[in-house]
Amino acid sequence: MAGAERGPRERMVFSAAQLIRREGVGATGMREVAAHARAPRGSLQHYFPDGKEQLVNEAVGWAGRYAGNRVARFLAALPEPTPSGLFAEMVRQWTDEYESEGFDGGCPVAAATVDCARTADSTRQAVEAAFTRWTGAVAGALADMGVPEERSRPLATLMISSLEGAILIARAERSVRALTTAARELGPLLDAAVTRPAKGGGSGGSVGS
Amino acid sequence: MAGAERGPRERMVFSAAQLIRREGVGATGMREVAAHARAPRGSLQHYFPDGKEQLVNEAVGWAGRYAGNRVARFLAALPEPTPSGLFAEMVRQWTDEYESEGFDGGCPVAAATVDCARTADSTRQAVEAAFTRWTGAVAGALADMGVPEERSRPLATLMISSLEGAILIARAERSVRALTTAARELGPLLDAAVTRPAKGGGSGGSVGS
DNA sequence: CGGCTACTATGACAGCGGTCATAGCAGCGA
DNA sequence: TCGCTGCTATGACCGCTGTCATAGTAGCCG
Repeated sequence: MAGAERGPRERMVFSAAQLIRREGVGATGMREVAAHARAPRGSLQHYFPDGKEQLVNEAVGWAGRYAGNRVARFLAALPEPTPSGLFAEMVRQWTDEYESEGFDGGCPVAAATVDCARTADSTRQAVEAAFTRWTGAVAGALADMGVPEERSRPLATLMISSLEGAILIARAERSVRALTTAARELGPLLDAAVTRPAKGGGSGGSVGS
Repeated sequence: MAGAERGPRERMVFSAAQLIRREGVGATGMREVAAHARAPRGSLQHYFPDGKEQLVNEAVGWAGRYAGNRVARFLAALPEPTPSGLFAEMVRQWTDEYESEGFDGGCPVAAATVDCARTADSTRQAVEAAFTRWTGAVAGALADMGVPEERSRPLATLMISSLEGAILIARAERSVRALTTAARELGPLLDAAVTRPAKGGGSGGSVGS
């Protein structure tokens, strides 16, 4: 999740995602975003002429792409890919963060949903697109592992649902219990959905950026 | 979820929960809560001398009790209680609402988590208590159905995680797909955890208010 | 140099939010 | 009637936020 040193615009989008996932959309100010990104305040209205809504939407889009791309990396890290192994990696990203950096952060997509789904329809659409992209990546991975097509999308949705909910509970309890529980209880169900042998070799798949 | 006509204090707590679940905590104003509850604005500082934080905490507590008590009603509504049947009822509460009233509302506990978990620790504790109460009610119900003790709490956590996450996705997609998917995919896993015959008769159990 | 474009720098503004201060009122016991 | 208590009624304050207006700078082309 390193933000690297891209242009100021990209840094602001990245910083917006970071702040939103900690404080929520409403409590994240534009001046705060600029300061966090070490970007000049004047650049806000230059790069995001449509204001906060545009910035939030781009932050959500960034998070969706990030989550989707991350799936391919998880697959590459697994010796032999299995659905439960993928889900365990998805969960582990969060347990690692919580154990090393505390329970301050959540999912920016979830935050945008809670704060804007009713009010700002463009943001709701951005959230929908983010979930779609993420789900598509996971479903593609499942299909590559031999999960039948008609089950891969539902199971991907279930994985993401459980993960998002477990993140909420983990933050509330300041404990990774809900996350590890989800991984442990859901794993067998996911592996049981594999009917054909996995296609292809080690890496790659239908997931790309 | 009928609010009945209790005292003004209770109405304000109820209205706070309603507004929070729609707009989020940050976007919900105190004047707005009073107006929604048709309660005098002056009563705010009288009943909630600790300000917004107290009101939010009580709204979260109310939601936790509501969700917990609801479990017993779901059980009573089932001809013969099964874990999958209980989960289906929990999901159905949301699909019913979304199909009849639109996708404006979410879970107030989730909203409080996203908006306050990092900033207001008392609210975080209220959220934790709400999840604990809800989980306890579901776990108790599972145990009564014959799920072994060491599995009932993890499975209850998984059910609530999946439900919360599916609620987020449903709002984003303006579709109940994620909710029905969770119920369908998780049902068999839950029923498979039953090892002993259910104890007791039709209603009742270890869940109370 | 002029002129143009990309970006930055401030200051102001209008609105809203939670909170406080103060005062009013109704009821009731003595 | 007095005084006390529970509740209501307003108005003001201060801080913050998103946004706009305006002006400035840097670089590049001709």
